[in-house]
Amino acid sequence: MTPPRIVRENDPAREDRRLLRGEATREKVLDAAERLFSEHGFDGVSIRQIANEAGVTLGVVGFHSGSKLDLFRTILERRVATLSAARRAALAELRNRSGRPPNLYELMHAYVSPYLEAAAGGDPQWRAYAKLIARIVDDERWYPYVRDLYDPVAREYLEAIQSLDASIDRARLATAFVLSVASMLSLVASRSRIVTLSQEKVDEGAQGGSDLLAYRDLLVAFCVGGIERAVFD
Amino acid sequence: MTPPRIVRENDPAREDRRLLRGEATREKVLDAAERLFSEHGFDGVSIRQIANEAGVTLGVVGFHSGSKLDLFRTILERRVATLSAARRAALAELRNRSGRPPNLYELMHAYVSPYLEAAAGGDPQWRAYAKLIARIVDDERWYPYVRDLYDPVAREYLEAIQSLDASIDRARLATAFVLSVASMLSLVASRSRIVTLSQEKVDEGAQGGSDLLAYRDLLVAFCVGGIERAVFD
DNA sequence: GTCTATATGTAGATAGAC
DNA sequence: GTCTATCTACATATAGAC
Repeated sequence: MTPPRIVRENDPAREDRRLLRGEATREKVLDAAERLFSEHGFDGVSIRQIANEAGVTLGVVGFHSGSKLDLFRTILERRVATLSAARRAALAELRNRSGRPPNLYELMHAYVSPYLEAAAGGDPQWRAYAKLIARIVDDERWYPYVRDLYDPVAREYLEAIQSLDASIDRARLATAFVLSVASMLSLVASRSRIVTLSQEKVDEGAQGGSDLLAYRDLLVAFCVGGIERAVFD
Repeated sequence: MTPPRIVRENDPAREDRRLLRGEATREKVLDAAERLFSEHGFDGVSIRQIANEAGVTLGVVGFHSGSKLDLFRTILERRVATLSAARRAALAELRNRSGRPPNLYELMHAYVSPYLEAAAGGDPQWRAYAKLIARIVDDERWYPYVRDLYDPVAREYLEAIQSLDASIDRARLATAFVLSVASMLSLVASRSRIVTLSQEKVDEGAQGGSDLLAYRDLLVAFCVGGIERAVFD
């Protein structure tokens, strides 16, 4: 006579392991999708490729992430809180600093740095995420997402800049700021053209010069000079 | 008895009509593809959509334009000579003008204007072409085409700017110029974010302000200020 | 030059076995 | 939670009739 089998449907450890495994799979899928979308864009990637890259089967992607659009949106949302927090912390640090108030150079440096550092950092997923943003911000199609995710912090910086000089025209400032962001994004998207055009002659094989952070100071200087010239006629 | 049929295999008029009809169809297909690619990108458009938009059948597209990639490349190439000629003419006019040599503002204005005017002009095909360029220039994937098609004129402008001041560092100038181009392209791609961020409060329905040429002076000022600040430490 | 028909592969999405 | 199998639709490309 066999002893009655002990059923432990609510064994918490078992449940945890199950959830953990599910969560790990979910992350694997998101990571794979992040890498692929950042390289080839939304339309350039199939769910099959994502499944393959993640080492899971097709059905698993749908189970964890819903439709392709849901998956894409999830990826955009996943890291935005971290990035926004870094930008807000940089702004707060400038403000809380004793001494003089922040100038335009410092503000733009603070806005640009968290993103550039993510784009150039050691974590390949963050690098992919940064490149993905560079791909979508200019695209009308994704602006509804961008507005929700990135505009709030952008507005905080715009107001910080406006507070430098009450006479600044908001629309001109917003325009110059968006142009600055476009410059920043283009740098993350690709430095190929810069490297090529830096050569005086066409023939020389272009080499080096593709380290992103090496461009930071020049980028910030460009943005500051551009904003000042555009906003103060 | 019937008279011998006159065979006129080389009837020139007939040949001309045939070629003309083929040429017209070819243009219809290119125009349709130009509109669709500019709105949705290379991967976002199918040959079926192009055929449908052009009012021809699927086979016709392949017959006139080869593969999808061939078609894309043809579209990029079709208008580049006109655009480059306009930019070169603007540069030549500045140079041949009596009086003082052109300054940086005038040079950037000359580079930017033909493109912005095409993007804002009355011809919807040129508008589509301009938007298509804005979509591809930042994309590593298409840089081989961009290098062939657009870099030659860009180099002429870079040299014109360098000749303003022999001490200008080429690599810094090339970087700032490419950042300027990115700003220009982002303006053509979309003004949605500018319009939204120009509103102080989030709620107000964004309106107006989307006329491209209205941004020209501000864009050129932004580029000039940016280049000067980035190049002359 | 044009169009129909089709070859061949892949897309996104999901139902149901395990 | 995962995987197989499959549905339906659409992709690119081309061969051959007219």
